[in-house]
Amino acid sequence: MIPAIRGTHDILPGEVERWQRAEDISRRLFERYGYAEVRTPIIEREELFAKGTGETTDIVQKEMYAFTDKGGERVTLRPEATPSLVRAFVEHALEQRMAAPKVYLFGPMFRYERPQKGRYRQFHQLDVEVFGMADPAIDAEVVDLAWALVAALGIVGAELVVNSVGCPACRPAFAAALVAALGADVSRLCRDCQRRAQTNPLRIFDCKVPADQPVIDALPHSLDFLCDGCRTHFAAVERHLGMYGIPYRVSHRLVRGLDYYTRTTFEILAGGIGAQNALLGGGRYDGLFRQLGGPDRTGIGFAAGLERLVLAMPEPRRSERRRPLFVAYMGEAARDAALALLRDLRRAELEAHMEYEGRSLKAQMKRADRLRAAFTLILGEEELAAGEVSVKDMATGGQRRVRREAVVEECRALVNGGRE
RNA sequence: GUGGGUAUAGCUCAGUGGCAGAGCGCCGGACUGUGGCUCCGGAAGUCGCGGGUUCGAACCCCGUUACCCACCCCA
Repeated sequence: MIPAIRGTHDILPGEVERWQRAEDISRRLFERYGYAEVRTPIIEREELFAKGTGETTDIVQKEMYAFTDKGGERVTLRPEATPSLVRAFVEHALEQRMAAPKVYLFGPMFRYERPQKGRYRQFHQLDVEVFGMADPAIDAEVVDLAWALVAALGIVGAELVVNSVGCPACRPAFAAALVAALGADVSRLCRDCQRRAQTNPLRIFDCKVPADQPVIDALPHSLDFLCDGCRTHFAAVERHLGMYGIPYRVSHRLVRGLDYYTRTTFEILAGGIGAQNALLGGGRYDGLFRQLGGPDRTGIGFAAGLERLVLAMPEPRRSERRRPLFVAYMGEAARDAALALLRDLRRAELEAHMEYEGRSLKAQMKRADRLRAAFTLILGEEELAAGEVSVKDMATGGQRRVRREAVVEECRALVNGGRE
C-alpha cells in the first residue's frame, strides 16, 4: 500500500464529528459577530508570503512548500491565511462591496516542519480578519471573539495573554534597547538566543531554557518603549477588554513570530496540546497592506489551529449523539417492503439504516445495536401479511406492532420526542 | 535541521535465540423471528523493509523507512 505523506493525516469517522462540531460552532459565532466567509486558493505566488509573512521568518525561509510550476511561475502552498485574505480583499475591492470589512476562512495550511503532537505539515486553521478599522475597540472585539470561540467550544482552563509590540516608529528603539541591555550577557545565553540576538532580538522572550531566565527577566519591556500613539491605543484596548469583562493577562514576553505584527498582539494558551501551548494567536498588522503593494489600510485578526482546538475540546456528551432507526427484514418477500420503508423514512428526514446482505435477524439486530439505533423496525412474513411493522425500542427491549401506513409518522414522533 | 523512543492480527499490546500469542473488535453458534451480558467455535500476521551473525532470528548486529515525543518554529 501507498502510505499518506509524512505530516499529513486522515480525519476518520469517530474523530471527524469533533471537527464538524468545531467548524459549526465557529461558523455560527463568526456570523453572529458580522463576519463573512471567504475561500481563497490553497496555492499562491511565493512572493505573496515572502513580502507578507516576512522574508526573515522561518516560515518563509525554510518551511514553505514552494516550487516552480510548469509555466515557470514561483508558487507555494499557503503557510498561513492572512496575506491571501489581504490579497483577495484588495483584488476584488471588497472594501466597496462588503457590508463590513470582516472576513473569516477555514482551510488547510502547509508548513514543512518536523511533525509532532499538535503540529503537522498539512494542518488546518480558522482565520478571522478585520480590515481598515484602526479603532482600538475593534482590537477588543477581535480578542472578545477569540475568547468567545474558546468558550463556545467548551474548552476550559484557557488563558488569554495580551501585549503591544509597538510600531515601526517605536519598535526599533526597543530592539536596540534589548541588545544594549543584554550586553555581555549574550554569551551566557543558549545558542538559540545568541542567534536570536542577531536576527530578531524580540524573540529572545520565547526562550524556554531555565538557565536563561534570570537574564531574560531583567530585560526591558516593550510596553515601556511605546510611542504616544501606541501607548494610547493599548490603553484603550485594555479599557475595552475590562469593560467586556474578559479575563486577560498582559505579558511583555508575548512576542509573535511573524514580521508584520504592530501594536496589539494576543494569544490564547491551553494545556493538553503537546509541547505547543498556543491554541490561537493574532494581532494587529497595520503595515501589511502597503507591504503587499496595496492601499494604506490597517488590519487585525487571529488564526486558530483546528487540530489544537479539537485536541483541547471536551468529549461530547452521550445524549448529543445521534440515535438512528434500523430496518430489519426476514425472508425475500419482505425485502422489497423493507427497502420501501427505508426510503420512506429517509424521505421523512429520518436517519435510517439497513443490512443488505440478507443475514440472520440476530446479525441484523447486532448491527442495529452497533449503530446505536433508537428503534428497530422489523418486517417479516407475519408483519407483511398483517400490513404492519414491529417497532422495537432498543433501550427497553419492548416491541409493538404499528400499521404500515402510520409507521413513518410514528417514528418521527418517537425520535423527536425522545430527543434530550 | 538536531536528539530520544517505538515498529508483532483491524485496534491496544505481550513475547530477550527453539511451533506466532492475549485482550478488544470481526464472523458463526448456544431457538427455525430478536441486540447488549455470558459461554462455545472460527477467520485473520511479509513480526516495517533490506542485509548480516547463527544449526536456528520477532528477539543479536548493521543499514534503511515510517510513526511518536522533544528541541527549533508556530496555530
